[in-house]
Amino acid sequence: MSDHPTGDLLAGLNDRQRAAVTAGGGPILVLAGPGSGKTRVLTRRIAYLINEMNIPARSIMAVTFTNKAAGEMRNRLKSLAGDRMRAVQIGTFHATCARILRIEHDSTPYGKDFVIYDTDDQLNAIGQAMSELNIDTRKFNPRAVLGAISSAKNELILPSGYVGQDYFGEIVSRVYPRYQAILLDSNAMDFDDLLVQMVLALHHSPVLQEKYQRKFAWVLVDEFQDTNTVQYQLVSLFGAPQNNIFVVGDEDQSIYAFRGADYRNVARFRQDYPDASVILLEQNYRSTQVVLDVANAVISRNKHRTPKALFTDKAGGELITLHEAYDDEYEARYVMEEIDDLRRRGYHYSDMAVMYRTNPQSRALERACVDEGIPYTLVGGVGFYKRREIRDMLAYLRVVQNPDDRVSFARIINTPKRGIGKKSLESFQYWAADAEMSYGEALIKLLEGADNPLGARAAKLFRDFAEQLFAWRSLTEASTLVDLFDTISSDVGYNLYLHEISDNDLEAADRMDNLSELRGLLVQADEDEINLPEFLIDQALMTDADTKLTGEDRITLMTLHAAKGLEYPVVFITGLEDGLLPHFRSFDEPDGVEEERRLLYVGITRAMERLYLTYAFKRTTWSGSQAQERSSFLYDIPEDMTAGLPSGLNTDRSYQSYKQMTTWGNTRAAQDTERRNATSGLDRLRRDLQRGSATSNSGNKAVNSKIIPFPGSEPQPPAEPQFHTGMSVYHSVFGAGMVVESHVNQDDEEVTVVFSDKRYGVKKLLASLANLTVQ
DNA sequence: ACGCGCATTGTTTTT
DNA sequence: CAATGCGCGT
Repeated sequence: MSDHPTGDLLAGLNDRQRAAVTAGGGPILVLAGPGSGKTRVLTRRIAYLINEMNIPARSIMAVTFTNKAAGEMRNRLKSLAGDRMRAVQIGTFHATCARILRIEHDSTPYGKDFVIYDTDDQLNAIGQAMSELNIDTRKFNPRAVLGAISSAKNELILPSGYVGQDYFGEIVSRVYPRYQAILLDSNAMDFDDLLVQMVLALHHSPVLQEKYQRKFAWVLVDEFQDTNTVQYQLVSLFGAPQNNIFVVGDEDQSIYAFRGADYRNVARFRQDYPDASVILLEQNYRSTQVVLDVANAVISRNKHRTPKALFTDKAGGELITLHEAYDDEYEARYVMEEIDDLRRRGYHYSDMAVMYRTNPQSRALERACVDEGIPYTLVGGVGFYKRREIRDMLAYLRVVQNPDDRVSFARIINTPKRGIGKKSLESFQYWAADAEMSYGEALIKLLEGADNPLGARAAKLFRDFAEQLFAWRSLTEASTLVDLFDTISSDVGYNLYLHEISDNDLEAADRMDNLSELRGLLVQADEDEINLPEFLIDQALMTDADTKLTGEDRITLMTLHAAKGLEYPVVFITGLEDGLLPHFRSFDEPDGVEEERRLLYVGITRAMERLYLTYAFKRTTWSGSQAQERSSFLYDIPEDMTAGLPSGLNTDRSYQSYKQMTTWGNTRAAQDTERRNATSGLDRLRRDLQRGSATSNSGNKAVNSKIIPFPGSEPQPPAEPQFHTGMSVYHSVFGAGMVVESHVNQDDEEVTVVFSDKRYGVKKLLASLANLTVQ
């Protein structure tokens, strides 16, 4: 092998990375810590296979975790290997399987133009199944039932093989087959089916299996720690018999257990492929030593893990900043102010990202961005594809492609109103079921004038609809997608309908905007010569989390999950509160909190230079606003890694004292109240903070049993403050204000003042420097 | 069949 | 505090 042309591909790689890139065939496991260049290794290896080992690009299958990651890999590959890489199959497991299944549908029970059901569609189908079985959906939550079915599928348990362990399981075992039958009747697969059907097809057809094993002689998998049983099975199946399987992962970054991912698949791989080479990538090229230390301090508390020795050249670094805010609004404001400040100091907006555990947390952040005039991109969230108008029009397109799609059919049969109500749809459904016809077949029978149980009026309405539908279908042959879209929209009077269902013009305009955005996607598809089935598959698999990050100078808001694989010079992780991160839903899951800790670890390790961890004293949730406990994870962070405000005390929290004071009229009353309410969570927290130790707990035994001083705060010596809560003071710059809190800190006095001038708000000042005068 | 209004009820994370 | 969902009245 001449090393001359390989120079480029191997340039800048360390020994281990190079070993991974240039390794020959056979199973290879790359254990790659965060920032160790695993994506780089993966792409370079693919380029190396093509350029140096003369592997045909079409023989390579690369599996990424998101569509976005696939897109990025494709781009990077293009610059490394040029057009030769086009034939590489790059995509998520789901996208890859969808693509193959469409070609090979003969090896499945499904037709060529199957549609893909997303979670909402699934719930609808579950609802249909449960109502057919007379199971009360109030007694048994369809979501829970769906969850159980999905887990079963991820474990490759088929409807026939499902055994309910308890009463609920018994219910599931009845719904599962019915649900699956509805999907089959609808010629629809859910996300899980894409994987399960692929495995089944490969199992059932040796010919197919051999074909694809030969075709994809080289299999590469990113984020291997997040594979589930079906996916592991797929990797094995596609990889056999040569087992040129190259998997990259990091057990510490496994954050998808909720969808069946099992980091133990990494260990399993070593067992199943005992001859596998194992390559460790431990040098981190991303973060400063401080960030790595913090990350390591957090993750090392997990019991089930193999310790790793990550190291970086970037010694030292900025200490991380902890910040306690009064509530979510102040937290957001603090973040934005800090972002503004950093920007003035030379960072770009696009260097900074704000992360959080749950999607609704983005609201306050978005508001703050708008208020502060900070441009932002929101990744994921309650997005585009959930909008009613989008789902409606997509449902039309889906029914055009596949009239058997019962979920979409039910959605649009009376949207906009065409006089076909619940009753009529029901008898249509029973008729079709009795005669063992799919919906599409039933419509044809209706047009042919077959006997039916529908009333004369309803029958006519259905026939009218059928005629329209088949007219649209004939359009798909000759015309563009946009034409089809426009025709449907005008035939059914959708724009008019949109105005009817909108409360006001603004909402209507918003919905129209969404529709034109969808229309834009169709225009694009026409340009790219993508046909309807391809378009619909792309739509189904493209999620809101795949929001493309434009080159614009904006900050990014996203969940910790969405942040996986990304990096930013500055990272804010917000909402470090007990119950939020770790999320309370994880408390009763086995190893749930460990996964939450991994999630925080993923977040921390996104940071290159600066890291902020924030939490709020009080947070608004759906049932009003609630006092929060600090995240137990914060106690894992070594004191000497943190800087910024001494975290025992700061401005925003003092605002609370101020609020309480104003509520109760005067200081004395407030203090009395405080004493009376001394057991409330709020005051307990405040007391803890003042004492500088965390004696309150959240029921988290680990923390409770070992009381660790809160980072950065020392027990305060008794002191004689010069300023007292309630005093009116004057500052030469900030003007008049009121002291809300004061205490002696080492050898100076820290005074917290609420200034009347809103521009200054709450500030913490050092008495010796601030030149405050008592009024 | 449809529209309105009240009640309920649920929110982790994503392909 | 949504958003959905149901029941009632028309």
